[in-house]
Amino acid sequence: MGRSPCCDKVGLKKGPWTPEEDQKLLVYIEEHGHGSWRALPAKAGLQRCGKSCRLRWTNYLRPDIKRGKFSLQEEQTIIQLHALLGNRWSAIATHLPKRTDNEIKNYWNTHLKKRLAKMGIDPITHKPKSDALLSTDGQSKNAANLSHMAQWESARLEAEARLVRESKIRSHSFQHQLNPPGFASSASASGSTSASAAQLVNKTAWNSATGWSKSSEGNSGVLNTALGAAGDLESPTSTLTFSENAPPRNISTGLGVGSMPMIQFVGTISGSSQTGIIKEEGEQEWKGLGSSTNLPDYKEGMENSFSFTSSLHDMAISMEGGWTPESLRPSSSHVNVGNVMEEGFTNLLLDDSIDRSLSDSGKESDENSGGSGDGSDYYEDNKNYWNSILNLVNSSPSDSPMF
DNA sequence: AATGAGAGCAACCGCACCGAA
DNA sequence: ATTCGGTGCGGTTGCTCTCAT
Repeated sequence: MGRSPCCDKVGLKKGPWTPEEDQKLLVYIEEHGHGSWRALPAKAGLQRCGKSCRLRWTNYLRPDIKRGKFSLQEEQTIIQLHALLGNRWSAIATHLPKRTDNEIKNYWNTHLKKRLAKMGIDPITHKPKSDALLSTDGQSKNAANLSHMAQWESARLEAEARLVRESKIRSHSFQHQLNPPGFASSASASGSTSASAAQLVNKTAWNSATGWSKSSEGNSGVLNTALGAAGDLESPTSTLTFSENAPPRNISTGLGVGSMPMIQFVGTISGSSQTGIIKEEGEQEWKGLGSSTNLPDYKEGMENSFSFTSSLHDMAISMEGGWTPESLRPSSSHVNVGNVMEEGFTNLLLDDSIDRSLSDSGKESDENSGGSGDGSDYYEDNKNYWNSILNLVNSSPSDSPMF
């Protein structure tokens, strides 16, 4: 009954990997590829379980992973995606290039989760703990809507996540074609909905880029928004349909059938090495365009540049298309989400700098803090930081076209 | 200076699940 | 329908670091 163990545990080594083992694994995979993980240890001369080899490779040895301190943007992304997806680390990792799901999970458990808890925010629901006691009709409805839509997006992202990696190669070449310097937005879909969506995305991305440029003076993020006709980036999840009680949602509404908006942030990580693991020292810096249009191939692109598709921002567009029933969409939703997205993101970044500089207890001079942490309003600033996140998430279902 | 407790962190393990054969 | 290889995730372990005593 059940599966046979992945390998014979007897005589196999456990525990930390030695440099020699790492070297063996690296050399073997570089020469032969991993092939069957089960058969790999014997072929590579390792006294390890195949799974252990796989984990070691995927979480540590793989050349296209980055280690070290998480950036502001990465923290934001983790928090926001966690609010939507929960502990779906692989899906979250899809949006954090070069970070492994395991690393994100660890970072969440050791840092972000505790910070949320400290602020009296439930790290699971991302709501203030006191809110759990509130259950007015409206709030229940919102909660239900959020849950429902989060589930939908979760499913969508899960499916999308699988394709992102595969499409990265294509997206790099696609981006090469679409990517003139500076902001470029090409919305193939017609209609005001799409237009406003594109504007929203641009605004959102602008604030994100602003956040980055804040942490790397003189550097600018580059946004490429590709809507509609991005055939290669087409997400098959566009064709998902609701089941059970889920309200019918035509994801193609206003977006063009079978198309998903994709946003790509492109930059480079200063100090990144050509090969091997990128170990950051202190805060990473996001540089501008640089190599964004100069990606000879996938491998080099992964090593030298930063590029990802943001489904969180996807949501900003796709959700606008037609979440029904109409009662979920106040008329002022566009304005609201704009404010939330713009002010929210900006404030998050600002407040996070304060948060960081103080949470680090001055142990290191975080250039991002800009000496802003006078400490007098630390608690309130900190609270604003998380409240902004909560607003962003909690206001989404009924107050914004994000959902 | 020595030491012990607690926190932080990296990595592994077990289990469940999925898709392909 | 079953088996197998691979993946994702929660939980756990053990080492290192920090800080108070």
